Amino acid sequence: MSPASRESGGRDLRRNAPIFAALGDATRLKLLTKLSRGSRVSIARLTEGSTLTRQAITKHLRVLQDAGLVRGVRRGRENLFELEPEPLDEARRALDVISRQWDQVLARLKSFVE
Amino acid sequence: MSPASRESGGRDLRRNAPIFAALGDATRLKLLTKLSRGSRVSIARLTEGSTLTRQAITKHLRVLQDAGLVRGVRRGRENLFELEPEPLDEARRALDVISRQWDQVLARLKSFVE
DNA sequence: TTCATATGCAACCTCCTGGTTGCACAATAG
DNA sequence: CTATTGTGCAACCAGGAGGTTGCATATGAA
Repeated sequence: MSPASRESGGRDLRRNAPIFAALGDATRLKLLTKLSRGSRVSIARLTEGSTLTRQAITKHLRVLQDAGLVRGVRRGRENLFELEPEPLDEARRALDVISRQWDQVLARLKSFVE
Repeated sequence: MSPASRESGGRDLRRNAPIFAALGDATRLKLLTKLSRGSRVSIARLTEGSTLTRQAITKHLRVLQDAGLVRGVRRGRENLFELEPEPLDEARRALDVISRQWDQVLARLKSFVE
């Protein structure tokens, strides 16, 4: 068994806190869905249609980037952002860890009741 | 198709922001793993072994409860907390939505390169 | 060159979050 | 009854998050 999963199972889950925190904002989720269409999008275009300032959007993108969910590549005068697949998969796996234990608990409970 | 999934796919994702926000804290993730063992645990016992105050733990539990991830039931003088399975599953499904689109994008990209 | 576009940086503001302390109160234990 | 245990509530505090504005700068277009 790997060291991470041996130690009470909580450590590798706790590692994902920054990712979840980055996901815990409606504006940022909106940005992610815009980016999930696949093309690289500039900050200006990501700001279009939002009530927020370009600077606000920039800050949100920074948060997403620090969490590793997104990456910005420079092209000419614009900064194009694209999704970064791996961390999200990891977060999903982390949720799997809890809900799997959860399921076991429920199954145990159910068999106890029946 | 449901109304939620029809509207640009982003709305039902954005609904999960509070859940992700609740998950975005190391202390709360630790609490969740403690609770994922299945038994109902009192605030006092959840506080044991932590460097934080009971009040701090209480506040975190409140956040988890407001996000619907946890539920407190009163027994005598103590407040026992237990997990609430459904919202977490929903959050996981929400992540699935992004990463599935993501995968499609990557697949498209790959087939384009090859 | 000259103008417009896309961004970056920094200062500033307000409000929420995470944490503490102190006190009051209900429920058990002896 | 009295002491102890488990909570709840409120006030308070420091720091960070989200947002704005103003200005500087690089690139592209004409």
